[in-house]
Amino acid sequence: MNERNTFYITTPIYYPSDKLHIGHTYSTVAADTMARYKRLQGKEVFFLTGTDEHGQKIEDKAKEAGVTPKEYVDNIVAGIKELWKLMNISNDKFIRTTDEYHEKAVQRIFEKMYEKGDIYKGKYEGLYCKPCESFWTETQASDGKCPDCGRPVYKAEEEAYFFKLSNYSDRLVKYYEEHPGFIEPVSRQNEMINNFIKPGLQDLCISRSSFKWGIPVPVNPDHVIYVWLDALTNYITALGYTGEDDTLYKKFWPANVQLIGKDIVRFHTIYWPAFLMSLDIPCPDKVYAHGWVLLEGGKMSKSKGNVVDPVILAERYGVDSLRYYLLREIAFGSDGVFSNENLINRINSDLANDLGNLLSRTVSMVEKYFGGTIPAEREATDFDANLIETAKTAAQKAQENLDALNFSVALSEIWKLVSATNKYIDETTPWILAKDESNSAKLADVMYNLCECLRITSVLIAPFMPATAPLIREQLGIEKEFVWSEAFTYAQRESYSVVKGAIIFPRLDMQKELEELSAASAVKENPLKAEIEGIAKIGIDEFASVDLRAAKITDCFPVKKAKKLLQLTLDVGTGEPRTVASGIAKWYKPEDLIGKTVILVSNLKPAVLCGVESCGMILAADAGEDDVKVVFLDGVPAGSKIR
RNA sequence: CGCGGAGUAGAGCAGUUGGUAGCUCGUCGGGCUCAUAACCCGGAGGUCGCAGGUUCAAAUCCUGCCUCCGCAACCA
Repeated sequence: MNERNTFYITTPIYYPSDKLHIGHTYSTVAADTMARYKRLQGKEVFFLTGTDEHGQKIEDKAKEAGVTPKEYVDNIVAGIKELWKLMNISNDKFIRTTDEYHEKAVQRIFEKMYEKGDIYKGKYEGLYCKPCESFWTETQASDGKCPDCGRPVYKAEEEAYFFKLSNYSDRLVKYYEEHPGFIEPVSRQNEMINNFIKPGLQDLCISRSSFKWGIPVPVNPDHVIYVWLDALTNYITALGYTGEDDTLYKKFWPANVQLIGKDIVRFHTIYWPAFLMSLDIPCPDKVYAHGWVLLEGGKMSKSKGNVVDPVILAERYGVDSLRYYLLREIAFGSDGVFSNENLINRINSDLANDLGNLLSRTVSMVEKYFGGTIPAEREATDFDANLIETAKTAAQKAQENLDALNFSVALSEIWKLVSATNKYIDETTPWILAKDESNSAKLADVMYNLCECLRITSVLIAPFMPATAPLIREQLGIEKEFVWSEAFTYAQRESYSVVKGAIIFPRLDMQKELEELSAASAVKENPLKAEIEGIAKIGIDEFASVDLRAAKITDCFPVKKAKKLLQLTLDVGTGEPRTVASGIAKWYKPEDLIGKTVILVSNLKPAVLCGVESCGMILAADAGEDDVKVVFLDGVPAGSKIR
């Protein structure tokens, strides 16, 4: 696509409302690996990451914390920068959307679009809930009630600026067709066309006047620019687009690869190219949507104790182990499951047993048999050709797969070389050669090939494991600087003088690690669980404010369009039937429930669930990993107070 | 008929121009001793979710169905 000698890669800019987790780490590590790979190839690389810092959520969080929004984000951003430092991320720039140059550039971009006629002032129509001061769309409040508080909403409108996204439908489709590979994986492209473009694109609301924490609209300071126009344009403002010095922009735009998570595909493949078209500047070569890092047992949840903190893992096992694991275990583009057990397994088998042990046994043998330096006189063995061929193939395949962003495949190709090298030792049995002086030349050849393969491996893994590669080279006694093409040259070095060093990947005790990890995460991430024994004490009057009543189920049926909800009609002794929705459809059939008596929290504020107004809640126990048991009361008259 | 993804060996996954079903881990047996109780070899283990269809030939293409998982303001 582009034959330039430059390479521009971006990660999403992260929203600093909370600490980052393993998923963010995954995106950034992938981008970093790519950036390092291209640098090794001699490209001039610009690697950008950053934070998206405006919006109502930040404004609210800051208010809660009693600080200004800027103070709030400054604090979190400092933590993010530390995390990237820990993870050995080699970004060339870190953009914050609160940076002054970005804010000014966004205003100039707004003006350009405005002058061009792509932005107009319109009415933002929605359903408004006055107490909550929130707008909702028709679908959000389809029952005419506020999803937050359940009170009625009414039609209201607010002045706002819109981007004429609808003008770009045809151009977008045409662009996709003419640029295969723009959206990857391709399934995402079909998704976008079918779900969003075909039904017709709505103009995009790009301003708000309901909060202040944002970049002011230049033609109307009562408004701030809303989300996507602010956030997406970071990829060009970071390069100085519309700024005083735009040499970086001229040099690096359009981006070669923009990595994103699958949740923001729509914004990066529809809004973003449309914005760029409006500005008459080129679109990126590729937007690549990777999958999500899912956690064992489903979603990340504090009460499950499965929150994954990259800092704990990196500090405990080393950054390179974690980087390796993330990129090896999960096929890029698909979702993958993270588990501590898999992580430790990978570290033990791939890193400690295969690679680490290979280095260790090789260096030991060279020292033992030759005092550390391999003699120049060498005689080939029957097994050499095969090994050398494997080394060449590994380099070739690693390169192809890195170019295609298939990180896990690239690594497995590299590991074929590691395995073949281990096998080569068994085939050539150096310990037998060492017994006979006359085999010295053969033994030297074997040692030399082992070192060569380790040297090549060090080059191939360098983008993934930037700290480990130099450690390997140190023990091989060779220079730590190198370029990618050296993975393709074999036997150009006179000899090796090895230097034994520390074990690069110590083996881990699975049982012990799992225990200590769960303890660490319980303390650090899961105060809830730690508290459970002495859960916050309440007074009797606080308990008295909960009104529990016996209630007889007189009718029960599934809620339409809901998978988990049953709608219950209850007799609470007042003569007035009570409706309650309960998320127990998975465990109970309506006929199991009708006629039973249950405990109702009768004074719970009503809420609307899937279109049903639920007035109260029935008590049920979490009876295991995935089991719920409703608490039944038999022989208690409906309406009885429970205390 | 909401949208999307997935169902292949005990676990996790590869596997589309259709052509004898593969990898990693685990397991069982053997080998080796240079090495981090590591390494190498071999075995066992799958009717490729189900049912039809197309074809000389289907994990792969078509139709229908089942199940699971995300998301969609559904655990009150």
